[in-house]
Amino acid sequence: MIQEKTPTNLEFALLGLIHQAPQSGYDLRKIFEETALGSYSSSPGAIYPAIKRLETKGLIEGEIDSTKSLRPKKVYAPTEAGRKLFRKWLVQEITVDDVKRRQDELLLRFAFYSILDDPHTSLSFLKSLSEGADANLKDLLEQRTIFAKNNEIPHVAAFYGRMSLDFGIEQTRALRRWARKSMKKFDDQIEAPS
Amino acid sequence: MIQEKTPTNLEFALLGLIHQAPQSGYDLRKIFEETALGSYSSSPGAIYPAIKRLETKGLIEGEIDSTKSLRPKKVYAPTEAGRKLFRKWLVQEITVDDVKRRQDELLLRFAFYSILDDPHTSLSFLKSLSEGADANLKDLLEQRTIFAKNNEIPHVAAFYGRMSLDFGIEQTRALRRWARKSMKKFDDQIEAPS
DNA sequence: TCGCACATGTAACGTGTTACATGATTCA
DNA sequence: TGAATCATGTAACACGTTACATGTGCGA
Repeated sequence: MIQEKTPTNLEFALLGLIHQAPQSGYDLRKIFEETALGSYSSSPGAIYPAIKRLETKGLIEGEIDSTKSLRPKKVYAPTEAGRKLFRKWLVQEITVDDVKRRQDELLLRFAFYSILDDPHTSLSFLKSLSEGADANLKDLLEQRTIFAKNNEIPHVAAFYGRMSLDFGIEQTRALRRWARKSMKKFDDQIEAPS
Repeated sequence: MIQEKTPTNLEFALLGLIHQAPQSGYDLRKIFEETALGSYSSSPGAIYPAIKRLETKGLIEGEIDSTKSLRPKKVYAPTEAGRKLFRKWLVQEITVDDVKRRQDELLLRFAFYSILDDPHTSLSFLKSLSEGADANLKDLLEQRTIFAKNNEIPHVAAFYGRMSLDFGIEQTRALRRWARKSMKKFDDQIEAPS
């Protein structure tokens, strides 16, 4: 079995949207333009080639829809392989490094957890996230004290350097706070299922 | 006068480090490996070409240093043009869009504000940042209510979508909080100068 | 003398960005 | 009938990633 390169974030975002509901390239572009997903690029120059790649890899299939009007448009739906890969991506384990360097990917994943629709899986995802945040926080705080002790750095530079680190610390705290708050929502859901 | 393409974040990061103190390519790589700057890539494959680009653009100059040992190494220092461009980049105005989409660049800039070493400039930078954060926060909260009212979205998807938005909201709040907290440090400094 | 850290790169590759191209349909 | 929007792209280009290449000096 040939191990294909894992798709990019943009490709996964597209695959996820198509997984939620079959869409045309134009529909997808619209979503990227109008919503927060736009952070994963936009512009046809990125999206159309990405769609084509997904099709070439056999993860999605396009079908001409001519029911609505005279102008046909190509509507994409995930293949079985596409669904499988996407779910695998969703539930794949979270490393501390993911939390440090690939937060955007993690959040993208979580945004599609509606597909799994399982509070337990969501909970364990959030738990890993908050643990990862903890680890990074510890690391950042350590770096901060090292910074404070390092006499090689001119004190002005150290002053600004510390402040920049503080930003990272605030961001990480925000991540942890969000994860914990979200966990509570699922706790409630599990205790009192609909 | 030919308008050159503005350097990338990586190039500015390198230029800034060289501005703080002349360094060799290897020294720079080390810094990227060991510190939080690593988020702007690392790997020689990115750094060495970027250094070369800066040199070609006339922003830095390399000089062979053979004083220390038999093995010579090339130490880079900024040219006058390089210093000028870097300072211009530092103090350039902040748009709301910068705060939304280019936070990393803004933070990179701020990390080098030690070069300016002027509390007033730092203060106005932070003020713009916190105002930008305010604007984005307003936008995000609006999106959240739209999300809540939109009946086209299945309620499970809406549930997760809202949570993802909440993360953005938390991050933006963290940014604002950090900016305000930092502003106070400069206020103190201005009131009681060293 | 073996291996590691120092020191500086290059080559292939993929992907995103910017900008342009094209034609159909709808609405004023 | 002209403009805007629907709808789908392509081409050139720059940049970063991964992986490889090459040689020196130093300590065990």
